[in-house]
Parts: sequence; C-alpha cells; structure tokens
Amino acid sequence: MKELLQDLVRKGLEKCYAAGVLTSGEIPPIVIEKPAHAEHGDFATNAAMLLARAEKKAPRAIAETLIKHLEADALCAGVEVAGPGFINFRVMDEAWRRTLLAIATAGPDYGRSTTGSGRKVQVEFVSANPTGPLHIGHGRGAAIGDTICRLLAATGWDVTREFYYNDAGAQIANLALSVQARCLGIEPDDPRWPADGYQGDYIKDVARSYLARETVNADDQHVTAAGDPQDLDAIRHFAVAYLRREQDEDLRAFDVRFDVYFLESSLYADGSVDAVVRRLVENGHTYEQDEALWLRTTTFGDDKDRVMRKADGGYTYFVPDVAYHQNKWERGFARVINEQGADHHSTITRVRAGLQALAEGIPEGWPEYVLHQMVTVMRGGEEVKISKRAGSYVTLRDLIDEVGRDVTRFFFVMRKPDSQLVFDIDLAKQQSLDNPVYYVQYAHARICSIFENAAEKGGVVPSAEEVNLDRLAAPEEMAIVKTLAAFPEVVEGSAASLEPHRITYYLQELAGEFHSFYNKSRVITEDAELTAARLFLLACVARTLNNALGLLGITAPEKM
RNA sequence: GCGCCUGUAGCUCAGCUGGAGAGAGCAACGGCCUUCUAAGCCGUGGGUCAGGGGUUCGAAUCCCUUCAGGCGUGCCA
Repeated sequence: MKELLQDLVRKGLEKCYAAGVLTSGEIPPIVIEKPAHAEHGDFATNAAMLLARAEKKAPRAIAETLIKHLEADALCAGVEVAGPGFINFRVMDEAWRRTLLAIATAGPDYGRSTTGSGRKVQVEFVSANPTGPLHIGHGRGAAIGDTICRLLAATGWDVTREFYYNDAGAQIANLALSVQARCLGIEPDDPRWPADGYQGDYIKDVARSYLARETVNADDQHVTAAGDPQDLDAIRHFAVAYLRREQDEDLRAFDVRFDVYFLESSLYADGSVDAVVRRLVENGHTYEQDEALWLRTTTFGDDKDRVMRKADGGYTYFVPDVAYHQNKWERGFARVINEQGADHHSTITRVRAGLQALAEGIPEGWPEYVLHQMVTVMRGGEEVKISKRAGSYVTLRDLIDEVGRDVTRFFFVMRKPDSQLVFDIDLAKQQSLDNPVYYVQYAHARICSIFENAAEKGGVVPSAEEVNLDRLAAPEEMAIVKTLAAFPEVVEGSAASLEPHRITYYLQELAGEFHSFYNKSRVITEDAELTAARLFLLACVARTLNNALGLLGITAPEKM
C-alpha cells in the first residue's frame, strides 16, 4: 500500500515539473508514514516540506500544487494538505478489507517475506561455558537470540544457530578441580578446597555421577566417567559433558535449539589459533613486552593494547575469539550476529581489531552485535543476588518451572535489549491483567471459544469467496483490519533492527483492539451475513496472533 | 579517569535512521456481566521527555556539555 502511494507521489511530482509549476526538478526520497493521530488519515508524506528549500516556496503551497497533479486512483478516498505541509491520505475501506483476503490466503505465512533472499546469516547466542546451569541472564540471551533467529528466518534468511563454548580454559580447569575436590569429600570451607572453586551443590551431583561411572549424552558430547578421582583430565571431560547436558535440557524446556556447537578447543586442535598468531605477527601488529606477546589493538580504535600470549605461554581468550570469527568469516555468512550480555561488550573492539589486523578484507563493522543489559530478579519484593561461585542464583530452569515457558519468554523479550530488565517473579506468576502474556493469549482463546460456539449453532468460518467483507465497517472493525495489515512491516522492522520487543508491543495492541471489539459487538447474531463476515475477521485475528506468538516461541492456546 | 548502555506520567516501559496537541500497561478514581470466557471493556485525572546550550522550517529523537544510575576498563570469559 505504501509503495502504491510512493508511486502516486512520485508521478505527481513528475507531472508538476513537466507542467512547470514546480521548478527544482528534485525528487526527494518519498517517505510514506503512518500519522500519530488517526484523524490525520491513514498515511502521510512530508515530501512538500523536503522540497521547501529547493523550491524556495512555503511547504503548504508546494503541497497544494502537488495534490492537484496527483492522479485519481482506486486506493485513495481522500487527500488533503495539513499542518505545516503534510499531505494526508485516506485509504478506501475496501482496499483495507482486501488485506483480510491476503491473510486468509497466506495463513501461517502471513507476515513472512523474502527480504533475506536466502542469504546465509549466523546467529551466535547463549554461548555459556559449561561450568554450571544456565542462569537468568543466559535466559534473556536465549529468548532474544532465538527470537532474532525466528525473525530472520521469517524474513527469508537462511539462519544458522550457533553455540560457542570454552571447554579447555582456566575456568574449566577450575571446574575440574572443584569436581575433584568433591570426589575426595572436600568441602568449600576446607583449607584444601581449590581457590575460586565452584561451590554450588550441583558440583556434588557431577562428582557423584563421575564416581558412579555414569554415561552422559549431551547434544554434542558423549562421555562415560572413568571414576578415578586422580584423573583430572577425565574429570574435566566428564564434567563438561555433564553440565552441557544439563544446559541442553534447560534449552529444550525453553524450546531453543542450536544447529552448531562450536568448541574453543577445536581452534587449538586444528591449528587455527597458531595460524592467527602467525598472521598477526607477520602483519607487524604485535610486539613483545614483559615476557608477553601483545597485539597493538590501539591501531584499530582500542584504548589499550592487549596481551595475546601470556608470560606462562598460554593464550588469552581473545586469541581464540579472533580465530573463531575468522572461521565464521570463512564459512561464508553474509551476516554474523552475536547476541551477548553487555558485560562482555569490551570484547567487541578487541575482536574487530584482531580481525582488521589479519588484513583479510573483513569489513570494519563485522560482526554485528546485539547486547542485552543485566537482568535483576525480584522475589517477594527483594532483589535476588546472583553469585555464581557461591552457587546462589536463579536458574533458567527455576524460572521455567515456576512461571512457565511462555511467560518467561515473553518477559525476556518484552523490553528492548538495551534496557535493564527487572524480572519480578511474583508478577510473572500472576494470572491476571498485570500479566501481558495472558492478555494476549486470552484474546486467542476467546476467538477459539467463539468459533466453538458458532459451530454448535451450525455456523462456520466462511471461505474468502463466500464472505461479504463490506459488512465490516464499524470503527472497531476497521481498526482491527488496519492493525492486521501492518503486521508484515512490523515483522520486517523488528527483524531489520534486531528488536524482538516490537512484536510484543504489536501483540498487545492487536489483542487490545480485539477485546475492545468483543465487548462492543456480538459476533454470532441472527444476521447470517454479518456473522459470517465477523467470523472471517476473527479468523484473521487468530491467525495473526498465532503467527506473531510463533515468532516469540510462545503458544497460542485454544482454551484458558 | 576513559568506554558502552540508561534517564519519558506515582510505578514498569514504548516512541529515538528528526515531523503534526508526547503514548501504553499498572496504580488512583468512576462506570459496564440474565446474552459468544469480567484473565475483559468504557471513562477521568496525571508530564519542565534528567538539567543547560547548539543545529534545523521543525528536536523526546541529531551534536556538545553537566548531573544521576548500571556495566566494563584482567596476562578471567
């Protein structure tokens, strides 16, 4: 619809220039937007204001000239100049109603597009190290990352979901020592307990399982325990597999899945890390100081240089990070998006600097990042403090068990990633109007209930051929139709900006308009034609609610 | 100190690639169920868009600056 109006305005301008009533010959980018207030019509353009300078005329005068040269078409019911020089368009109700037919035809595909034209995009998210259960911060990352994947897939991208983890670094060594200590019956308050060991009770479970020589199967790891408390290497392998399996179970419960699990250790094993270091040295971006090898990241905008190889000979985490991203680049993704907690934001400059220093033609702003701010958890009016080492924190699993998957997912994506999120567990558990998830799901359930009711009275949702859409003319009905029509661009915008929260706002708006309509009008009446038209409208609402909820990985219940 | 994020109604937050009297939900107050789910609807009140400068025909939105909060500033990830 916007495209049609753009064409209309462009042709109008061309006619003005041909007729000599406008002289600058400029065609500005023609922006068609939705006015903030409904009285201003359905769409508006600021084209006349943009031309004011070049034409040296008042915007309103230009607008008046322009609308005289607009061709009459089947779309517009009215065009007028308003405010400082906007041109407002009112679209015929019939044109709006036709979108209902499009929805019925598209069905589950309504809202999808081919913008991505099958290009490959990789989204890395969660990427939790296997040192413990997933916590609430990982939960936010999982919800945002998964929704971004769904949005990109819906807009025609070929999405690869990837989970990267460190299975060999200092934290993992620490994990192995902690499990070993538990195997030997050493408690955290014992002087023999490892410094900075993981104190959580789950470590005891790992130790017990290891001693019992159990076999664990994670999505990407299959290990049988050796059972020997002295074999630190075996303990490490087992602990990693065990905790990965726990994470996999949590992610499954959250309905989040991955295509690729990428191990940091593989970058050492296949020589990528060494190759990266060699390349950086060759390119002259490194120097030795204090027995360490440094990368001059300041050349690429970092505020200080970074150590690559420590005095003890080991590499710092950022070297495999660079190797990993070089690997992503070589896999040929048109885009790579990293979803992470904002507490890791300092890695962005370093990774990009490292990639620039490789001088392999990787663009400066590559890869893209979506950072989510911290989550604070409220329970009983008090903040729950998170302390991983001490093992006291709210896990993702706790949340899913307590408030349900749908509510958890919705709450996590409800705010834009840049905003800190207060997760009030008591509020999330309420099945009340405070809870937007129920509000939206209730709209869907209500519609299903109406269908059931209609069926009992012999009514069915009519097909597109038999329905008379002209019967839908009430303001509440037209409001719904217009909101439904906006869905594809909401999806498009949400995907383009990597902002899942837009879908949650859209859902609340659509659900609100439906509830409003419901309270004002009866669907099933003696008037068979009107009943049929309204059932058709509601089928489109239910379809769109379902599709939108699907983008968030949330169910659309038929009964509540 | 420096970098990133945030500051909008009593509360939680949208709006931020510049556009028309600044929005939603909750809370407060007042209404609506013999009829398809009241987990709902309708109405009322509520604002120096943190403060100050600047750019612009036009700024919550862009730039500078001050203040406040969060995160980071590891040879941890």
